[in-house]
Amino acid sequence: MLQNATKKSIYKRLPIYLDYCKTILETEPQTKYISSTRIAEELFLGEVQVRKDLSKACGSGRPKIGYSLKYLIQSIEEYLKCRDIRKAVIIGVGKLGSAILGFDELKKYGLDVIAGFDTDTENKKYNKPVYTYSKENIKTYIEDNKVDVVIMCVPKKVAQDVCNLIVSLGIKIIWNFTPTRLKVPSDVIVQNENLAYSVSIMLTGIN
Amino acid sequence: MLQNATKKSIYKRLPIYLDYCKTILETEPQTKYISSTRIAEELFLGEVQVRKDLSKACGSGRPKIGYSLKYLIQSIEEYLKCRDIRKAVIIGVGKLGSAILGFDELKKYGLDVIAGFDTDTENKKYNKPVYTYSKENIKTYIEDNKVDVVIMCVPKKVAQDVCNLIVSLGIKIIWNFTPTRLKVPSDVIVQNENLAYSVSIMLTGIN
DNA sequence: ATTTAATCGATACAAATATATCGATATAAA
DNA sequence: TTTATATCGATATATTTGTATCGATTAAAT
Repeated sequence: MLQNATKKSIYKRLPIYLDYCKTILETEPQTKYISSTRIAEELFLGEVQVRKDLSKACGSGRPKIGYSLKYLIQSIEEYLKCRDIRKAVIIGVGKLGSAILGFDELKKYGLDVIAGFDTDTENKKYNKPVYTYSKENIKTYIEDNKVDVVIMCVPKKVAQDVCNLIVSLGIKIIWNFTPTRLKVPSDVIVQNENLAYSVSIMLTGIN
Repeated sequence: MLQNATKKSIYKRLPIYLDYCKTILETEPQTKYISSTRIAEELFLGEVQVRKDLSKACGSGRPKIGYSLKYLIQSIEEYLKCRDIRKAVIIGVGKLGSAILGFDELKKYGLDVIAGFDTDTENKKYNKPVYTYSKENIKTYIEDNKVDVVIMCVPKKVAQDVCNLIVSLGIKIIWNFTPTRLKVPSDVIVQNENLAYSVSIMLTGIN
């Protein structure tokens, strides 16, 4: 009975619906209602699946009419917890880390990346601050700024050590971009990101 | 009967096994064999699941012994097609695009990102070339360099147009970082990357 | 007022994925 | 040689995920 990271796949699709609905709201201001049928068609999904997802996230739609666009957007955002924005810092501001540091889209989905930490802070000019990596610096910063989430973009070798450090500082949510399975206490959430996995899927031709 | 991107989830785990095995090979040169039990324990997975995955990718192991480490690595690499390296270009060299452009890890998994295209090539200094975005430039480049894969990091608004362009040039594999469902002919593979999805999973606390 | 059509939700079914169980096999220990 | 143990593969079961079907509801058309 080992826990396996079986992710509810509804979370894969809700952000897509959300984005789509927002686009409609912008481009067709006259549209008040939208049907699962239409969403399904335009996003190449099954209509039953869309309906099921929406009913979970947002509740009832109206037959012959569909779902209220504005209410739908609001509901999905609440379901995804996009609205209570959490603050995050990145540890390891290399190429990937710096990209994420500048990727403001994340705020739309509830994550505000406010700073980075690295052993090397030279030559790093961003619109967001990058501080020297040290236990004290991180501790002070996350306390002062109420940081919930740490994004790890450090080299594999030091991943577990850095992880231990931030866990000891009370962090409960980790977005892990290192190709490492981190060992954490059971109350800590680790979201593993794995670009290699995507590459594999793609190149083996299975979609 | 709409097609849905049901990804074989074995491809999520094989890159993890691969990375783990390589680490063992480096750090414990004396280890010749490795068991599914051990892999499962260290990666927090079910032992049956690991065994099943390995038997698909690599064939038989030996009872009481496990799998030959070297042969396992080789087999997984072949299964994942890491060995026949494909060339890719990035279209849209913004923050995310430039990060990927510099992320050499991908080559380990069979993807060699060799250049980028953008409307703005100023202020872009990388170890890899960035060319001006134009149909002619792209066409010539992908023909001359036998490029198989296009990585799309353009703004949402132009995503479908850029997609149409590259499809018209014969590209069959697209790694899509835009938050858009692209409409493509059925013989084109689109791998959608969705950081928002990860954020959602994380922030809703479901792992 | 009645009919038609679009959409809904619920239920049933199918497929994919994960887990548990168990006998077989190979090595090491007694 | 015999026994104990770790590991394997195969089969069966459970869970999750996706799809098809159908009657119910609502609005618009007649």
